[in-house]
Amino acid sequence: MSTTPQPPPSQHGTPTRILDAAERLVQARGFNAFSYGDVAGELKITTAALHYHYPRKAELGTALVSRYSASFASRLSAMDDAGASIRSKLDGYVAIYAEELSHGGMCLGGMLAAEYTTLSADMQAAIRDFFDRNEAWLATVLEQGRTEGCVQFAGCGGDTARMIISGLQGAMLLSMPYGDVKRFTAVAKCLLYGLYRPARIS
Amino acid sequence: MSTTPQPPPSQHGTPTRILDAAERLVQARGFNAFSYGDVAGELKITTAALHYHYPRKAELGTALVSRYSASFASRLSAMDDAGASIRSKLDGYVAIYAEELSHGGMCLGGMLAAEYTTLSADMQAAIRDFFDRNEAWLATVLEQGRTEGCVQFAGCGGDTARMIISGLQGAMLLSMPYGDVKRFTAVAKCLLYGLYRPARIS
DNA sequence: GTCTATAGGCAGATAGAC
DNA sequence: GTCTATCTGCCTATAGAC
Repeated sequence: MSTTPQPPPSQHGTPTRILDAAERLVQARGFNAFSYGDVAGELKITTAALHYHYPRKAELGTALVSRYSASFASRLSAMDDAGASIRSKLDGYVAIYAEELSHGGMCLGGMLAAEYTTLSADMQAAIRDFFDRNEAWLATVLEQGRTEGCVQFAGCGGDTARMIISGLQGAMLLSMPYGDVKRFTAVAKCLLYGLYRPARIS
Repeated sequence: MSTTPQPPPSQHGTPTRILDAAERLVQARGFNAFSYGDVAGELKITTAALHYHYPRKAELGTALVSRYSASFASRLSAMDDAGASIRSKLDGYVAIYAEELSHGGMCLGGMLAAEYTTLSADMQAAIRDFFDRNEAWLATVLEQGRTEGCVQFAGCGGDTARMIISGLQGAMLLSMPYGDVKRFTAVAKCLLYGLYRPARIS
């Protein structure tokens, strides 16, 4: 809403700064390999202050996934609202992930998916919700693209959406050992190429 | 070699039992979410006994990846030696991963790729080696298949191999939150379908 | 090879002063 | 809201008896 006050651009509250630091740490190391001490050290506050804002680590984790999921969804909605073409939506979807990689970590959802069995029920539910939303958005885009004739694929849009998401998540996963964003972009291009055949690639 | 004594089928030494338990735990939870205590508890021995065989956790981890990588390579070599067809090799490659999933975890290499930045240099090197070998084998199979005319793809075999491996690793990753092997097999079929077009799917 | 016992550290978390 | 201080527990790892 236009009446919602925006946070000052050059300053954020402590909860936001906590989530920012924790998000980076989790995307780079995983939820089980970061501690309140790590975040507190970065923010130059004590762990006791952290517990004031997020009493339990699982609550911090749930807030982390919720914010990430909402941010992701808003970027997808923005493409819809802007009336972007099918192909630019697909490119934009890939670009969101590429941006995460360039920040030194993989997708928060993918990282937490690996650690899924060790997480709280609330975090698990939030992670599934994240992927469900992604899949639904991408499936709709693919189905629209097929109707328009600009993309082709076999089966339903949902199956192809899962394949694309799997491929992108796996490409981010494999980028970690090699520290190379090009590995990701090459795989992404290869995945989308299959949708565009036999049309010419831009 | 035929002169190498095989381990008794119904009994294994302690080091093997340790690796078996640790492997399952890591594939299900991740390296940073399992402890010597977990393994010791399963094997009904003490953590001190564990340290006798693997003094440091990083050494256990390196042994884990080395054994897994060798086992994986031998399964790939077996398909080569058996003179399997290109398509049965591809199906066999997918089947190896599907078997891991049915045991309740994802690929050890994929799990450790997510935790890569937190692991020892030895483990990191072993993980890269695992993926390098996988990629090389799959690239060769794909190139042979294209020469034979039974598969088609754009670019070099290495790029397509990376896409296939990324897709399969990502599909295993996403199977964790949903506990559903079918999600994996559906994505695998979708990935291979792209190679087989426009030929008929079996 | 496996045990008991224990060291030393770090984790998540809480109480209470300011 | 943030601090100091502290609790409790688990972790990796080691020493030494058997």
